[in-house]
Amino acid sequence: MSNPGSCTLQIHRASSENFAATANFGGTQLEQRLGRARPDKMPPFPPQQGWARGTFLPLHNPLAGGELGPQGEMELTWQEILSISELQGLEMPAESCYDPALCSHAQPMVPPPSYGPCTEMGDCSISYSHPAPAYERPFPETLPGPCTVYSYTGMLISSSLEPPGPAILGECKGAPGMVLERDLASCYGPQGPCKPQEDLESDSGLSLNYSDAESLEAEGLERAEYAPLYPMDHAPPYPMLPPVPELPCANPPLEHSLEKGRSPRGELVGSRDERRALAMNIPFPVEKIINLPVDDFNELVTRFPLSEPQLALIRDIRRRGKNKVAAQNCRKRKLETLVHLERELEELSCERQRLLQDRGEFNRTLALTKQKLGALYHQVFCMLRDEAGNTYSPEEYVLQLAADGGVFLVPRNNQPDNPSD
DNA sequence: GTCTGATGTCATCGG
DNA sequence: GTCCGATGACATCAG
Repeated sequence: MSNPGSCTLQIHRASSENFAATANFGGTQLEQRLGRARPDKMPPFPPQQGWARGTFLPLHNPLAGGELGPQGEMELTWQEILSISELQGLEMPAESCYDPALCSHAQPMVPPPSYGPCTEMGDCSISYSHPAPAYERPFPETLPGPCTVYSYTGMLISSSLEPPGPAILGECKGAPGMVLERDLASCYGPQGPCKPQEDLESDSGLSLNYSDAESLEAEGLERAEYAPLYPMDHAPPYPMLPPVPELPCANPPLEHSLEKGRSPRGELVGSRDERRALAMNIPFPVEKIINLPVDDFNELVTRFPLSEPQLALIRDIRRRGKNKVAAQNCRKRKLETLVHLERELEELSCERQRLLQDRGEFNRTLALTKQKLGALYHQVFCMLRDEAGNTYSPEEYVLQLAADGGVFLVPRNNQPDNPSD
């Protein structure tokens, strides 16, 4: 007889192991994923945008002793502005903001040759401290309220997440960061930022790919001509935290923080949604937006006076985050189902082989038993004699086994229908 | 350049 | 009708 235990089950583990290594679940992995910056994985810009492509220029932090060149500042500014500009569902004009003339609500612009530090930055606790860049860049003449407003967002981001603001800014809370945040804020009017026409992806009005800041980082696009196009005259509608004091920055140059989406300490910069939330001044972390239960989430949302664009972004972030986890779980289940079915197939195949072997064994045993029974039958039949000592004819008589074990010789024409009776 | 796996996202469906 | 999870389909990217 075959041994079922000898059947080797060949379980296809490759896919499941691979999955286990790649499909992460739970908050930690989700955070890792959310925090993963993939600047080199973003799709290229649509050619119609006509953005000049340049090389990725090193960025330097002036407070760290380096020099934040114009390109470096542009990188910073663009990184955030594009994460803003990709937001959809914002009540913004459909025209592309790449044409300054289309941003009619923008504050008067300083002519390009006058590009330099914002003149109103002097009112801010954090000032634009490095020298004016040598290149030209239009900048709004008038600025909104205190720039401390724009320092708040980074403070609000959960401590459990990467602090996007400082990370993006090379963890320097000094002038470059403030300039960036002011630039970001300047991108919003009451209807939100001007938005490229190409950004029409999310069903709730969020752009997903083209203008992602990570792709900009990766491709080193020149951004200065777009960054200052948004007006800078509206503060977020919710209370702001005190301004972030200007601190000397002893961190590595920003080029390190932007390269490969990592901070100078090698930490992952916030995810795209985190940067969106940062740019939109969402006063709570993406982690909470995604992971909070419905009731807690609703309570959290109602706790802050959020604008419609902010609510749309929050709902989109939550939906995408939930769906991301759901997709991961779905794929995990699919792989587990596949592995289970493969294992079941192997087991059933082995069972079939075992049953076939059993059947062969049984057939051989049956044939042997029949052969032995026939021989025994013939032997017994031949030993029987009638009163005259003659043998019985096999054509006329048969031997039958009674229920009590007795053997009877009966004529064939007297055989009962059921021999066992 | 092509192929493949991983991943994110969207659309859709069903509970 | 709305919400939300599940899942197929698609796009993108990396190796």
